[in-house]
Amino acid sequence: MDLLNDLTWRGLIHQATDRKGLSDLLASGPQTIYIGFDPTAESLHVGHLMQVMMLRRFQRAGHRPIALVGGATGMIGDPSGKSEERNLLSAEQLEKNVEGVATQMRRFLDFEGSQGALLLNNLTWMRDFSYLDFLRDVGKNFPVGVMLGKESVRSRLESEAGLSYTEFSYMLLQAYDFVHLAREQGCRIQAGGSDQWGNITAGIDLGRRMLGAQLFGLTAPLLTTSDGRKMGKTEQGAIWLSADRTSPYAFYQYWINVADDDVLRCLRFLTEIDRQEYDQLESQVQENPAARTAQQRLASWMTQLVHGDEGLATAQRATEIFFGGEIDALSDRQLGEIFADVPSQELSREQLGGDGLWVVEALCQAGLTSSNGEARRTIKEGGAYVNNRRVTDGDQRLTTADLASESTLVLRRGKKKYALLRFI
RNA sequence: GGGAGGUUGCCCGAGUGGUUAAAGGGGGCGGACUGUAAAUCCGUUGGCUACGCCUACACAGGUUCGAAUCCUGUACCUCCCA
Repeated sequence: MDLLNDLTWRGLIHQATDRKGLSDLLASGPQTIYIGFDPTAESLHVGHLMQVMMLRRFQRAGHRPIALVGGATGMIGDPSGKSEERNLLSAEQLEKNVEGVATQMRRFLDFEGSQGALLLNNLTWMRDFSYLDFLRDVGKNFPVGVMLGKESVRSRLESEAGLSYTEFSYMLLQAYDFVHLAREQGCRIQAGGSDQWGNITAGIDLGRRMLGAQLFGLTAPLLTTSDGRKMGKTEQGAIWLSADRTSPYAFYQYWINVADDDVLRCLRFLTEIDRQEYDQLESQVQENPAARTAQQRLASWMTQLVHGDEGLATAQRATEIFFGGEIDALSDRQLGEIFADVPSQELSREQLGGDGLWVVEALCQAGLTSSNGEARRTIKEGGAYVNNRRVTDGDQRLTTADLASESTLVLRRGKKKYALLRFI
């Protein structure tokens, strides 16, 4: 299936300028496409995945992707889709973030060969662009009336938050990026999330004025849940792609828990699963939602992409244990891997000697309960577990015989809340 | 500046001298059910190695055998008059 048809089938084209022209351009030979990324943190998160995958899809179709990290634009802050003025990041933080993002990109794009992806930082060409030159060369081409008409500006002007001149100028920078890439890299296509439409079209206009070139833009829909919220976030915060921030297990679990109403869209938007397999999964969701075949496929596809075979294996093993039976005869290493996200406390090994450690106290030490009373109550309610075995006796003492591995005790409250106690 | 009313546990909200650690609801936490879902149902919801003890109804004092409940002062809030 040709690229545009595939994107269309997946529902990934929200808006596009001159669809026919774009189709002809893509058919005429390998093209270069760019998407910008805001370096707001050291790691990318699930919210970025749509764009990363978009670049990847283009690359797999034989085109050359450019991931543009906004070292310069990140210093200004894009007002699109934001209700308030953003805090500016420090230059040092920005630099670290650019580096972190760059490292992660290598996982998704192929940087080798003639069609190898490019990772650029717009700071390299913006840094030495003087304000006066910029106003003369770029600013001159922007009618303020047009700028005021952009959704991102208008909505902020109508709101109480207003927007600063700095943010107002943002679109000029992004527009110039496109022109710069068109000139230097022959890049004629810019993609992005639907909130980027205004910035992208600004770049196309500028390209026509400055270069007399015909540039193209397309936007993807935002990845939202069926009730309209952004995906990739939990109460605990964003789902990151970095294993240090979100463990492979937590990442895997996030996708396993995607609602039935959202799972098909996720499969189309985020994976490269082909039409045939997708159709099978779709009918599975309808016929037997309880089996959650689609969620499992989504979770393993995503986890494998982001964390590799090993990460996927760890996540699946952890899942088995988390929802499985008793924990016994494991090694510290295995436990540490499986319970990577779980908070742990270190205690002196002596506590297990003599009469042993009182369960009630163990629960408190592990941070699962905040008082002895709460711990007793939890036990009475049948919600306390040691190594996944329910505690029935509130006076129970724990000794070395209760250790799940050489030094570790696995405590649990309720269905999923775990904590480790390590005795050293 | 004068007058009236209010302040209860995580939140809302009953309670106006005697089992009141405080009704009821929400939320939280457990459990059952289930698909690691939603809905539903049940239990639980100050602390303490605990058939007992301690601390709690804005804060500080007082009356009383006994107070969240009565009195005095302080703080904050609401309304009315100027």
